[in-house]
Amino acid sequence: MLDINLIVNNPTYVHDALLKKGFDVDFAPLISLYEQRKKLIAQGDELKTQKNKLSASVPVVKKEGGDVEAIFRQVKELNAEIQKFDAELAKVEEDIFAFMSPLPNMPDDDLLAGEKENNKVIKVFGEKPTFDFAPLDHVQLCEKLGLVDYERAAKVSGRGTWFYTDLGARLEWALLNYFIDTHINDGYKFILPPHILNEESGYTAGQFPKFKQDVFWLEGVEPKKFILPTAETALVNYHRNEILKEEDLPEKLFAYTPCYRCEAGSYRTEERGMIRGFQFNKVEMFQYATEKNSRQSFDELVDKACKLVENLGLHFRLSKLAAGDCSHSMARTYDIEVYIPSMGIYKEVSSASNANDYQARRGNIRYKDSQTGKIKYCHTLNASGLATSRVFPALLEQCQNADGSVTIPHVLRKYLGGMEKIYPKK
RNA sequence: GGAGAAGUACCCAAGUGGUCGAAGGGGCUCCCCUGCUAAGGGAGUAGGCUUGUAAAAGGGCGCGAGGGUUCAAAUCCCUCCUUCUCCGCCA
Repeated sequence: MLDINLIVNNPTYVHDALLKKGFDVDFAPLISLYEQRKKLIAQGDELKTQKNKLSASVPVVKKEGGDVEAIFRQVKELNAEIQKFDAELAKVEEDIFAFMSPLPNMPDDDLLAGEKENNKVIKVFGEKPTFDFAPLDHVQLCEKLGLVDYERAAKVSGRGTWFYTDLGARLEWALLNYFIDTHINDGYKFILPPHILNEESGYTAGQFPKFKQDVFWLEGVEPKKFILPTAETALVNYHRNEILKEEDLPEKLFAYTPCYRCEAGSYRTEERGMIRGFQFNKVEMFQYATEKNSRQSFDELVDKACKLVENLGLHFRLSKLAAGDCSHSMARTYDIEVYIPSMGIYKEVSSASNANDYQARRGNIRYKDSQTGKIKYCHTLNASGLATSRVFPALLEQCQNADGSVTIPHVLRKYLGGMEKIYPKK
């Protein structure tokens, strides 16, 4: 949620910022609603003051034997009027909410306008692997090494899903453990959140209303619940409606969850295998920060995500996204994309973002400034660290050998009983 | 799924229609005494929103959430959420 005061006081600034994301918003109706709201509150409060004073005088008047009935009548009349103001106010606030809630976050000032074409690669690690043999793609490798079973998953579940089998499951688990241990070492608090969330949580994350169609809803459950599309949704709601202490910030968390997404109609043949599925595993980093230190938190998250891929020895690039390519709720997003040789393209394995106070406003997440004692909105940040569904194929493809085996990165070997290579099954 | 009970400020807890923003503890802060990892005495300390100022000052909201009754609700009624106890279910 944007700051309505900022919009009212500086509509041009906000307009131009949102334009960088491709939103051309006319704020005139909102400003007029805001003025109406202010007026209605002032008028309503004045009536309530009168009412409260009259009501409070009742016991005194009673004791003195005065005319209590006259007061009752007066208050009743006031109540009728107050009700009118309150109803009108409720309507205006509803309109304000309807106007505000679909608006995306404003991009940071230094971001370029526009979409993907204006993304800027700011770092490249390693280089494209070259093969002196005909390399296989990850679907073939999974098949030959017996790591993943798509066919049976289609039988048991449907398209867009898979079984990790045997060494495949162990490799997946090794990746997750490698991520988890790294974050624990870095002082992040490990969280295993619920996977079934209420609607309010989706709203706070800024994923609703935009992505309501893209998550799985539980049928027949009231109040409505959905299955989380990313651990971020749970983590950003962890402190919803709370006031934190400044000295506890930044608070650094991470969580492991599968991520469940409908991704309706987005399946393409290019995205075979596990590049895109209804369910994938992800370890998510998250920070609650202050305005002062959120930029530092952001850099830390980006750095941590990069290191995870670097230490796997995988070729990747880091891009600073243009405003229009940043997530809806985010003021700033950097993507880490790992190279998939069979596709000849880079695929996202981590997206690091700073929401500034956008999510905090939606979820009413604040902190008390230790100097002034004032209550301020937190800044919230998240970064995948990492999603395995693209790391796994990239690893197989980038680390494959002429004999059909795949070399296991050093950092994973301790989770696989010291195994150095996975060989094709006989 | 059924039957009960409960949700009050940082924590415990009193309060069943009217000067209740809410007794009393604990905690925390400061002072005194004592003097050294004890104890005692005194004082202070309670939300959030909004209007607004240099600072002030004021008003509205507030006792799980949302409705309702009433001139007046922490207190009565309804719905929901959460927690606890008992029963049932449990791949």
